Amino acid sequence: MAAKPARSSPASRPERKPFGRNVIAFRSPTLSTQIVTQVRDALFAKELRPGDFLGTEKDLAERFGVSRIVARDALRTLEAQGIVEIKVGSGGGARIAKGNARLFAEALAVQLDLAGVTAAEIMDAQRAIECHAAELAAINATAEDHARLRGLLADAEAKIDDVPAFTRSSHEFHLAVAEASHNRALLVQLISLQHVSWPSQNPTLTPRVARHVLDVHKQLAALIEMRDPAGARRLMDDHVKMITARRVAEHRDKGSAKRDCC
Amino acid sequence: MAAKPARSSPASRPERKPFGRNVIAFRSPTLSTQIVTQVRDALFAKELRPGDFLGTEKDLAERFGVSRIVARDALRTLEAQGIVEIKVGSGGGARIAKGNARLFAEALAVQLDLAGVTAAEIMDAQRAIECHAAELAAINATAEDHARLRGLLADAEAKIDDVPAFTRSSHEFHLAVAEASHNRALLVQLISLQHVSWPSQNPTLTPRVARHVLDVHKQLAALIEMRDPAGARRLMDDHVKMITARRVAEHRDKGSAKRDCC
DNA sequence: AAGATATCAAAGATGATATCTTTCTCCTGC
DNA sequence: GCAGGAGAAAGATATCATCTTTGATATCTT
Repeated sequence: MAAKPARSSPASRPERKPFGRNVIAFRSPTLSTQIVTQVRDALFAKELRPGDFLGTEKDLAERFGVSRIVARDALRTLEAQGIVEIKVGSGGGARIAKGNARLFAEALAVQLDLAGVTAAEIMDAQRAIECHAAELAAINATAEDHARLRGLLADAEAKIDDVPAFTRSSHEFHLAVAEASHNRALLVQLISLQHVSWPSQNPTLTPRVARHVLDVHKQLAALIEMRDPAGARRLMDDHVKMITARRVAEHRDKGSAKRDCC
Repeated sequence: MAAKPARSSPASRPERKPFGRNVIAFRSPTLSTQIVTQVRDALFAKELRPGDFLGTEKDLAERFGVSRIVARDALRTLEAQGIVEIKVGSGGGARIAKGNARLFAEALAVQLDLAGVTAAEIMDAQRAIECHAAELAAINATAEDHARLRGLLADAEAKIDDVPAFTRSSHEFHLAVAEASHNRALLVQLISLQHVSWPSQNPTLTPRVARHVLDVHKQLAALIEMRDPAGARRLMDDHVKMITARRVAEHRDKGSAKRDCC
């Protein structure tokens, strides 16, 4: 399929890169999937970069020689995959998106849900990620990371009697540890798993548990600052195991409250 | 799932923010995103399960009181997110999909690419996943898993001189180890990361390296059969570190061939 | 003759196009 | 600053094309 040049834009738009590569359509002979494939491949081939202007619906339709609906279908798919962002209004249109971990997290949540993965499995995977992140954080964390962790600890301490706020702060602390690992792949995966595993309410969080959690977090931050990777990993391992036990118990209770089996 | 009967009388737009906070509104609440949200929420609420029939485009359009275009937009998005599968023809329509790890893997690949995550980061995350998977495999693997691993080892041995085939077989072995862990969350994440990290060609795979890889795989399978979690983890750790070194070197070479920085 | 199989045509569903109105944004001209 | 115009997506409607299932018919086999 040939991309038509279709020079219709007034001013010079150097962003208009034609996707010359003829890529084997996956197995779907629909026009919209061909467009999706071409754009995604152009992205992987670095012909397109985040922020690049892709064009309006009409532009794409003309460029690929298809109707506006087909371009629209392609944009819907690209948007759902987080590849493009679409703005309405004058000067709007489709642009290559910046990374959006949230979209990805939802994709993982959907897949895990569809596959019927249990809470125990998720927490176990999370443990693998978080332990590694803690270890790396003890190696790679910068002074800013240390400050960030200390700040979050102070924040949590102030909110220790407010269960929802403490839960959020705690959540942030775990994410901050992952960020301190300076490995974005780990971070993205943790975000995804937390999106599935982290409860909005935290029914078993008693003041006593909260105090214990905070103490562990403080120890963890200290180990990271002391650059003790093995210690940080070990502590995180125990910590996540404890969280897992509580989470699995909650899940079982919730399940048995609604229906018998789980 | 509530269908909104309100056919769009242009003047009347009653609710502009019907969504709570835990639901993530993608953009301005377009009709199609509302449908997407409802379907996804129904999925999470277990009102919809894989295989359930969702309806045809026309069905959805009537049920939600919108035009076919809107229903189509929603289905495009749901399809891209792997939530539904769409078949054409009589008896066709949209059904809730079974889990599809490939879609998810592509989503991760896109996100990591957009975020500019380096090969080293990806391999490091992969190491965390694979080490944990190896450990769990040594605990949870069944006799079938053991047989599967042995079969793949024999397969790889037969193909040791055929670089692409050996690479594929090797790839399968790693996946089989993750499957033997019986943790689908780990498996899905590994699939995603491999989708990004595993090269189609394997330029640095010399016969000598292949032999070494096969030996390590054999040792690993043995440790899993012997139910030695710590040993399996340690071996996998070393193994992935070796792979990482090669992969990062390849990436650097490829990068410097095209452009200076990376 | 009963059952299995092959073939063909109709129905149903998506794929795709064209054209239109509406609504939302940005930008420009006061 | 503010109102209005222009650009662009959102949405609606109608229509045709293409693909697939499905059911009916016909033929072959037992």
